[in-house]
Amino acid sequence: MTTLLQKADRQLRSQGGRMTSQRRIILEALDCLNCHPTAEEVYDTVKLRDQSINLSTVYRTLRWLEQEGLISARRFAEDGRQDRFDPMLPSEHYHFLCTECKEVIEFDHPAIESICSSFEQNSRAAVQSVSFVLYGLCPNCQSRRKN
Amino acid sequence: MTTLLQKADRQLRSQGGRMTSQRRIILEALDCLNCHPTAEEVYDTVKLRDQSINLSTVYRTLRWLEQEGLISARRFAEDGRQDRFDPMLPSEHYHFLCTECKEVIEFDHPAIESICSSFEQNSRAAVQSVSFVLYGLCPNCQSRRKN
DNA sequence: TAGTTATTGCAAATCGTTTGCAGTAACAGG
DNA sequence: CCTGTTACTGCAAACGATTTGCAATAACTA
Repeated sequence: MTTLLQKADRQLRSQGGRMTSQRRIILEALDCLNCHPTAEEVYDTVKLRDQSINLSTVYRTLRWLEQEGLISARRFAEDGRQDRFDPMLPSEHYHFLCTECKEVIEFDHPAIESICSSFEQNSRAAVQSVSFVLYGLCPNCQSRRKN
Repeated sequence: MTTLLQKADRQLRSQGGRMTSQRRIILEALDCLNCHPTAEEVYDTVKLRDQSINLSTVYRTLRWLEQEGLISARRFAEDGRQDRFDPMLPSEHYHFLCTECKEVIEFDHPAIESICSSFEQNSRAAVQSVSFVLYGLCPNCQSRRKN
């Protein structure tokens, strides 16, 4: 499996970009943070390795990765105003967000496709992308609540 | 069919609130703006009737209506960072947003329910709410593009 | 009609994110 | 290796939507 670091490196090479120490640290952080971190969370992780790294560098790197199609940014309604960054998986997937601990669970379901096409037929609109997000309590937070 | 103005009035009466001229204007605006306006759009409409009304009053009224469960606020990913306000319909519904003209089309589909319950069973998470948003081009913008 | 207090307008604060700029450091070519 | 070009950085200030504190105002109640 190719890491983000590797993909980004390839991308940079092909367009005269530079692999800086900051970018490397950020990419490595993204590769091991296998969840859906906010920019702030990436920043905190990255700072453990390089105190002097700046939040705006984190943002610039994340936005660059987004433009290159290597990650995607999404904002979950029940999660304040911040974006979360999601490594672009090869296959379409949807999200569940735990409203308590903010854990994200990914899932897929064959019916989603067909809902889109039936909507297209009824409305004559052309669907370009889909956001399907479930909110609720993850198993952990459920049992934590029962106590 | 009960208007927002009527519902809000009832709500106010039952909790010692006051029906101010500003609130009346805002509520009437919401009742005839039958789309999914942003706060700014409500503000612009409202200003035609009362120059001196303030944006923060619009926000306060919208948030109050939201708390009372009379409207709901949602933020669509492909529509910047602003909220859109949606009169609470009696039945669950989902949204299509035209990425060009920002028109919102509402729809429903029986399969959505069952996707949720099948996710609940597989993950053991408890789903509390669902956001299903399609993005694309509405029929109008499609034909406009073809020219 | 007057008193109380919920609500307003205003201006300033907030929060996540973006941007301008001058300095720094990758990398290509010698 | 060394050096020049310029992509990238850190910083601080700007941003845009939304929220807030506060003193003034105006609904409603008695």
